[in-house]
Amino acid sequence: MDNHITEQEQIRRDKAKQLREQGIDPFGSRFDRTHNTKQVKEQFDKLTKEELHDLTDLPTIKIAGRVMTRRVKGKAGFAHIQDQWGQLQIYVRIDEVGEDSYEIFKKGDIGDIIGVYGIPMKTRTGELSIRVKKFFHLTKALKPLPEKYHGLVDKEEIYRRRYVDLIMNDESRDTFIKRSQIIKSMRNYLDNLGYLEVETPVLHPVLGGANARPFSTHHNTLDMPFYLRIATELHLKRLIIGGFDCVYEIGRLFRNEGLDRYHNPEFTTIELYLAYSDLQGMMDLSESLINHIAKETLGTTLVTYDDKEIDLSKGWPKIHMVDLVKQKTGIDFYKITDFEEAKKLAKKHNLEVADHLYGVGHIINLFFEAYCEDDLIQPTFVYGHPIEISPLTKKDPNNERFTQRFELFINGSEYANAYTELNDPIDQKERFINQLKEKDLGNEEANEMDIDFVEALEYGMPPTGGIGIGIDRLVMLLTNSKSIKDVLLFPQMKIKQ
RNA sequence: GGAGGAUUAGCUUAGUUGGUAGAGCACCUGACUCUUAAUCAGGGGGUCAUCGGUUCGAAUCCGAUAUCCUCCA
Repeated sequence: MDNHITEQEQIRRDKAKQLREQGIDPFGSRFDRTHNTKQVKEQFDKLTKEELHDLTDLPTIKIAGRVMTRRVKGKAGFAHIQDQWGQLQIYVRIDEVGEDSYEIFKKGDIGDIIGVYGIPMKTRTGELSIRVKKFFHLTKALKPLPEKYHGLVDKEEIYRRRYVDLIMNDESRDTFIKRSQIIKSMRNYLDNLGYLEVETPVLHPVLGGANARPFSTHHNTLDMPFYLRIATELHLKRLIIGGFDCVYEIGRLFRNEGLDRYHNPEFTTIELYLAYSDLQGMMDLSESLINHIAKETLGTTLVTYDDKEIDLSKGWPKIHMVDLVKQKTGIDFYKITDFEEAKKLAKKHNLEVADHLYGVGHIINLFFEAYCEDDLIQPTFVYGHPIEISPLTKKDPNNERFTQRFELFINGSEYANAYTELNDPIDQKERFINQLKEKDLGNEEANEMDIDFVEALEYGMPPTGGIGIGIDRLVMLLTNSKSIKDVLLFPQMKIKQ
């Protein structure tokens, strides 16, 4: 950032200096509040102007906040101060606060942080206000805030200076409050079911649990490389083996991929594992969980996203991936078992087949992504993923080309991914070996061999259902946010020189 | 990675065919003791993202770069 000081900034610095000369710290200290803006409204907004005027035992309100508007007239003035809960008007009169304090109020700027002692009143127009008896300057703002009417509009500034966005834009503040409520609601729901919340390492010596390119780092004392985790899966399953029958972790994952409106290099998921459950159990759970969160945070299971009405109420349809591909393209992959034949079909449909794809299942997935995903607007469980793309999932006992896996799709994108967990260590080892083959063929997203995890499975993992849910996307859906950046307080931005 | 769009005062923005930058908020000075996008009078503030080119002359046309946005892979 450049060091250029604008005229306005210089004036504010001069004002800060003047305050100091008057014995007032422009960056002051503790101020004990009796109320916040919401509490004042809850307590006094129900009273009329006259009732407030006639009450003789009104308490002294001590309240503080950032000055957002100012209408200073000759010997009296109004301002709105803002705290976490909203805004409240204050009414400052020279005959009540004294000449010195009034001068400080008058010299104040929008953006300054002040505290007042006063009593509640209502103005002629009925607005609840604080009639100020004592005025305290608390913090000088050296930079001016954006314009009061339009707020901060510039997307780049909103993301880079989130603090300014939070000061200026109610919708933005509401989104992040809602985000907090959504996560709290999720946590409460699971805690009430007896789940144990755990934390597992972010630094992983072995890449696994998902297909993604990692961030790499290095530990100095151990002198060894680490990846930032791309999933929490393999540690959480170790905990199932360890006897924690129902666990979840809400946490940050890191994937070294491109950025767009659905992807940030670090993002938040919940992964959850339930011993003795399975795919069906995870369907029931995810449906109930998301319903609960929507009802608790929005009061409804009908949401509008991208101008589309999305109905989250229970009874989400379930469809096998192969059936869906057949519906959309007419191709029946139950009947196609020859890779070369599948590859020809892909080429015919303009699908590029990368070198590391070796199975019919890979081709099925290409067809699914190209022809099916976008049309899945209402919540839909797509199940029966090919084994080639599901290295941690138990096979379908009726057809070993497929696995007991589903993904939840809403509005054309993936919201959850769940399995009946693979608990056969010998099978698991083979799957890792196949992943290594893919890695050799150039798939940078393939899992590495996690021999420690295979060993853990050898001690016996109960039959288990597991699911991962993308929390950022869920927040986007429930807050009608168009970009993941709108639900991340500090989205990743390229550094500006 | 590719295509398109954006970038003008602290913020929100106007800017015609290329003729030398205008407004509102904010800020400064003055008036004003129930205002609320307060009002009234006056004033200051611009390397038009950056670099280069075309031109007598560029915010405007051309090229590159930077950042952001959208779409595609």
